[in-house]
Amino acid sequence: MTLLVDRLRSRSPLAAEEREAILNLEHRIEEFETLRYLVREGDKPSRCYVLLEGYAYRHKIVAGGARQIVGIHIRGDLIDLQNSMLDVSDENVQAMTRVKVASIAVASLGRLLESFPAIANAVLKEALVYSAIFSEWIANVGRRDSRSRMAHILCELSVRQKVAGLSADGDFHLPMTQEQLGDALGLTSVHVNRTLQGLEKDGLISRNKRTIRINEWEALTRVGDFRPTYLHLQSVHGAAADRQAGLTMALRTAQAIR
Amino acid sequence: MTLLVDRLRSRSPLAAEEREAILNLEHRIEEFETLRYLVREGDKPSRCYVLLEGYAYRHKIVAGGARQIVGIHIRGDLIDLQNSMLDVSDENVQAMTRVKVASIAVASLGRLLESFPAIANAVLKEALVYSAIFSEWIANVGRRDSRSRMAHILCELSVRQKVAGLSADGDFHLPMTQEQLGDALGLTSVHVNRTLQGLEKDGLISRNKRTIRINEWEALTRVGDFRPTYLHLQSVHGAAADRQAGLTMALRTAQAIR
DNA sequence: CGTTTAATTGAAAGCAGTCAAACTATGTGG
DNA sequence: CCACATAGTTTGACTGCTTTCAATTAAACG
Repeated sequence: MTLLVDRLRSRSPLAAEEREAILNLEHRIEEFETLRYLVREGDKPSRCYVLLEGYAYRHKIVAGGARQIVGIHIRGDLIDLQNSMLDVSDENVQAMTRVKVASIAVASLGRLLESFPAIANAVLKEALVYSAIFSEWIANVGRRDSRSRMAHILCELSVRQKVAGLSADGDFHLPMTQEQLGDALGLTSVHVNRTLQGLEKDGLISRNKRTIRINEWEALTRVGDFRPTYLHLQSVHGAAADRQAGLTMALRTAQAIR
Repeated sequence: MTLLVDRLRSRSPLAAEEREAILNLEHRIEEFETLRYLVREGDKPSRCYVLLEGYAYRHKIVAGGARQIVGIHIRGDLIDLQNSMLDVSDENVQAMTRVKVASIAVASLGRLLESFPAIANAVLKEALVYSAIFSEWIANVGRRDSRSRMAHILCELSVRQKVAGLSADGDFHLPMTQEQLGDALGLTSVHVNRTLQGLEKDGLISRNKRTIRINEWEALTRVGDFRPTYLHLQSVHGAAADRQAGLTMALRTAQAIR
C-alpha cells in the first residue's frame, strides 16, 4: 500500500494519520495471468485495484469486433475506480502481462474517503489526471498521423515508467504486441510495424525484442508533439513526491522538454 | 445553483443540509460571447463553472495547428474541474454559443468538498462520468468509420440534451458548425458534410439549419454502435434524479435501446 | 523440436483528405 | 430595404495515408 500512499501524496499532501489510514486499508493481494480479465464490460465491480507489478490495459470492443485500448496502466495506478464507483462497467480491464494487484473493496475505500477529506481530495485529483490522459489520447488518435501517434505514445509510456521508477534512462520495456499497440493508437498491426520501422530507420529509436531505446528524445517529442503537461507531474507537492524513486529524473526530463 | 444540486443528486444522494450548502455556495453569474475562451491551455484557473445556458467545448491544438475537440458541455455540466484542481490547464475551453455560467472560486468549492464528504463523493462520481465519456470518444475516433462516428455523436448529444431537459422528442439543436463537428470526430469539414448527407439520404436524420431530427433512432444507434451505458444515466439514485425534467424520458429511451 | 504466436513484407484497394470553386445563409452599413 | 461582406455549406476531381489480404519469416513456448 506504500505505492498508493506515494501516488496520492504526489497529488495532494497527506498528514501522518491519513497516510496511516491508507496503509491500514484492508485489501488482499491477487495475481492475474497474462490476458486475464480484471473487469469485464457489464460487470458491477465491487472491488478496485492498485497495480503493484506488471501492466494492464482498458479496452472497449466496438461493433464489428474491433478493439480500442483506451488506457494503459502501470505500477502504482489505481485501477477501475471509475467502474466500481459507478453503476456498471463500460469497459474491460485486462492484464497485459502477469499482474500483481492489491484488491480493495469499494465499500472500504468509500469509508476511507468519507472519513478523510484530504484523501478524497487526492483521489479526486488522481481521477482528474486519468481524465487528462484520456483527453490527450483523443487528440492523439483524432488529429495525429501514424508516425506522430506512435512517437507520442512512446514518449508517454517512457515518462510514466520513469515516474513509476521502472526504467533506466533511455531504455524502457514495452510489453505490448504490435497488435495491442495498434489497438491503442487506432491503427492496424501491419501499419504499426511499418511505423516503428520508420522511426527506427530515422534513428529516433532502437528496438530489441520488447525493449525500446529512445535515441533522440528531443526529436521524438517533436515528432510526437509530446508536451507532458497533461500528465500533471509538476505537482504543487513536489517536495513530498520527490522522494519517490525516479520522479526527480522524470521531472527533469519533463522540464527539459519545455 | 439548483442545476448543480440536481446534477450532483443524480450521482449520489444528498441530505437537505448538503443541498443547502451547495445552494449557498458563493458564486457569480458570468456570460461569454460565442467563441470566447473560458479557459486557455497554460492557464492556472482559479475558478470553475456550472454551465447554465448555451454550449461550450473543450479542445486541444496539436502540432501543425489542427484542433481536436475533446468534449462538449451542455446545461448543468460542471466545467473545468480538471484544470482548476490540478496545476495547469492542458486544454482550452471555449464557448460554442453565447454562454451563461455560474462561476465558483476553486477555494470555495474545495472548502465545500472538505466539509461534506457526500458532496465530495458526488463530485468524484461526476468526474468519473466525464472520464467514461472521454473513454468512449477514444473508441469512437479510434475505431469507427466516419458514418459510425457521426451517428454516435448525434446519439450522444441527443440523449444528453434530453437528460438536461433541452430537447423535445426527435429534434435537437446542434449549434456546431460542420468544421467543429469535424474537429470533434477527427474528420475534415468536407467529409463531415458528405457524411451528414449520407445519413440524411438514408432517411436516418433530417437537417434544417442547425437542427437535427432523428427519424430512425433505432437504426441510428445501430449505425453508431451507440449503447448509452457509458453515460451512466441509470443511476442508483434514480428515484431522486427522476424528478428532473426530461430524465425519465431519456432513461426510457436508453432502456428501449437495450 | 514442433507448434503456436508475433513480426515482417509486398501488392492492391479504399476511405478520408486536400484543393479549389460555387453556392447559400447571415449579418452589417448605407 | 438593398448591396456588400463574411462565414458556413456544398460539390467535384484528385491524391494519399492507412487498410486489407496474403504470404513469409522470426520468436516464444511447452
